[in-house]
Amino acid sequence: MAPTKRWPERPPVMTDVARLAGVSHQTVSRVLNDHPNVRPQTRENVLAAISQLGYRPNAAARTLVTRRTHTLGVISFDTTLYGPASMLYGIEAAAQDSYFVAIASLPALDRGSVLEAVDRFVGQGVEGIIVIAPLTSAVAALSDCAGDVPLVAVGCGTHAPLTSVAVDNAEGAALATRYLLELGHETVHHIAGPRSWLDAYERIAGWRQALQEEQAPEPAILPGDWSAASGYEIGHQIAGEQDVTAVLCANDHMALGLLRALSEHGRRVPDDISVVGFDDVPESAYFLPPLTTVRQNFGELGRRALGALVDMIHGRDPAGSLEPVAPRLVIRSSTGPPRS
Amino acid sequence: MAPTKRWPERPPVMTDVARLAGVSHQTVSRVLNDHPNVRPQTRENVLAAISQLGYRPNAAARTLVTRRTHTLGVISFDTTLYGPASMLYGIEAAAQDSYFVAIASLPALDRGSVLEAVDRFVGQGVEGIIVIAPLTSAVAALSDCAGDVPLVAVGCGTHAPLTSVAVDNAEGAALATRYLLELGHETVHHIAGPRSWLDAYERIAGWRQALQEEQAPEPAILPGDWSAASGYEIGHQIAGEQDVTAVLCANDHMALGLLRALSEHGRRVPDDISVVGFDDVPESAYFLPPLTTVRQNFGELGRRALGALVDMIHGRDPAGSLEPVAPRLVIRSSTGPPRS
DNA sequence: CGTCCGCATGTGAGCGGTCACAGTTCCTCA
DNA sequence: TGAGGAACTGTGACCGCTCACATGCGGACG
Repeated sequence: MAPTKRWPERPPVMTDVARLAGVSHQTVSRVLNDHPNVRPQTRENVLAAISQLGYRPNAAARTLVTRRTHTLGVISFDTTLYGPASMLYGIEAAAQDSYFVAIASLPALDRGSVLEAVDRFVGQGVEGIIVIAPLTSAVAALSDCAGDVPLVAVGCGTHAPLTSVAVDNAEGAALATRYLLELGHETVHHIAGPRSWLDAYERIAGWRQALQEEQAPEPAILPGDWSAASGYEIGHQIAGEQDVTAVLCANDHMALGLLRALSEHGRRVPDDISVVGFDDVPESAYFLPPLTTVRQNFGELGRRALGALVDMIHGRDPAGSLEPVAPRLVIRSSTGPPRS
Repeated sequence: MAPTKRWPERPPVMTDVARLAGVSHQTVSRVLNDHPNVRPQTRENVLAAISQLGYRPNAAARTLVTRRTHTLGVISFDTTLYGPASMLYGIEAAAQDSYFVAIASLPALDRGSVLEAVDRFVGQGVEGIIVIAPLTSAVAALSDCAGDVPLVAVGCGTHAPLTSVAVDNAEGAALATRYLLELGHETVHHIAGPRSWLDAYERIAGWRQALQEEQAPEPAILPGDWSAASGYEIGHQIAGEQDVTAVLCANDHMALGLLRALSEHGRRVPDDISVVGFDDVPESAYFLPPLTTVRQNFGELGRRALGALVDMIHGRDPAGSLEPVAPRLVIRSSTGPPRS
């Protein structure tokens, strides 16, 4: 009786199952991995032993030899925001039955934090990483460690030298701008997001291009910071300017703030001013008035990011999943022709 | 020249480092784990060898022998919603430097899905699980597998036989109800969430109790489903009823829908009707009018859940982290005394 | 009737770390 | 000067699994 066995309750291992089923550990392994060439009767015996013992294979041991962790890492900025949260959801939903998804939400997207997060994940042995990194600073940092591990950036435009999927922001902004111009507005003002965000940058570009194509004058950009508060403040500034008849906001929250400011100044939407948002958060249909906005399919974006990553993990070319997701203009009651 | 070595590029292992540093693998291990009794010079040699080789310890191998994965699982319903997303964020932020956080978002919280998710995580070897499970159905399922692995439920009230942390929903609802009553309203109507959600249930209870304490009549509950759409529909129904002067909504989104419906019917807020929300989503300060609401500190909730879980993992009594998080009434402009 | 092949199963060697224990070396102090 | 101990380092077993290979068995075939 060597006192080899530790107590209490060492969980059963493969050998225990093998002993109970009267076979070798290897046969148990074969059953577990659905190998052919196991007699049905044997398989059943093994299965019975497994459930009798409540045996669960040890993931670490398996990983050690197969070198597969079945784990993906998702690095994100603020997962509280609607966009990142939706992408995360899409990714997780799509990954569910082939991978575990580990997350890291960073308080800031500076070079150091991003690299540290990547490093942490690599150390843990993730098979791939998805970075929800809308900031230009992050893109730069990422380019360095690419190659170290399969990595896909999402919502980063296509500027980067790294694999990335994105919504076609420029097209979305252009869509909205053209729509307003076609309604008869002289021009369209733009409350933009911070320039350090690629999305903000691209939306500006799309807006500007649409303006140029229609030969409309290009007013100065109104710089917001994504928050409703910034939209509200800018709203106060422009409420008095009679030549502002149409505003494209770079996201729905700023539009909400704008709506409130305009209402406080007695300027009616859409009679006096038309307002368009971006994102189509679920609540925007219930703003006052319901918001015309550019819908982004975040879930689809997440799904494509995962698809591309899985391609890379298996050494395939992810090109197929990479084309930008098309945005769609959702017309509600916050837009209309200018009064004039 | 035995062709033992596989190519391409087998990553360096501890023995490689040991060889380069001229020590044994055990000494390398000691350096890695900050053991005392390693000569400074030796330590430096090892460290140099590590960085020269770009060596990273293999997590699976370590896990295999230490039986620690440093991984936590978070199971959640819809991580797109503000509440769950915030909790997740709080949990992750607090866990960051001691654990990896894996997530599983379920499309439904039925018994089967929950148990399956738990099982998946246990199979992967997580050291503990946090379930963001606001539905009563989930609580029941969870009670079964408790004991199998350290598990904390969050946002489940305290009804369950399992360890859980929660916001004091009843107190929040009572707070809002009493406030409206004190303003002079005869009674307070309540747009509730689905009864299957514990939060909805508890908010109803708090509202009802406050009503009883002040001996106010108790109107029929208006059944919503958390969505702005449901608030909007109910708004249409009650807009015509002159005796409705104050409404407590079980969340901010339904309040938003209600606000829009009332506005469409020409009923002014707060002059004709006072409206209170629940949650204090970031946008609620920019609703029209800005919404009086009950703030929940989701981040704190997540942090406490993690604290309790870590206590359990280490065999400590988590009692300390368990007391409900106090909600706070945030008064804005959607409430006022009745016109009478 | 012996050979060969395919199925079913067993054997032993790792995977890359940590742990327990067994040496070393070197310094202290009688 | 030598015993004793602390500081430092090395050795081998083992964690629980999969892989490559060896083996036993039965039937098809010439």
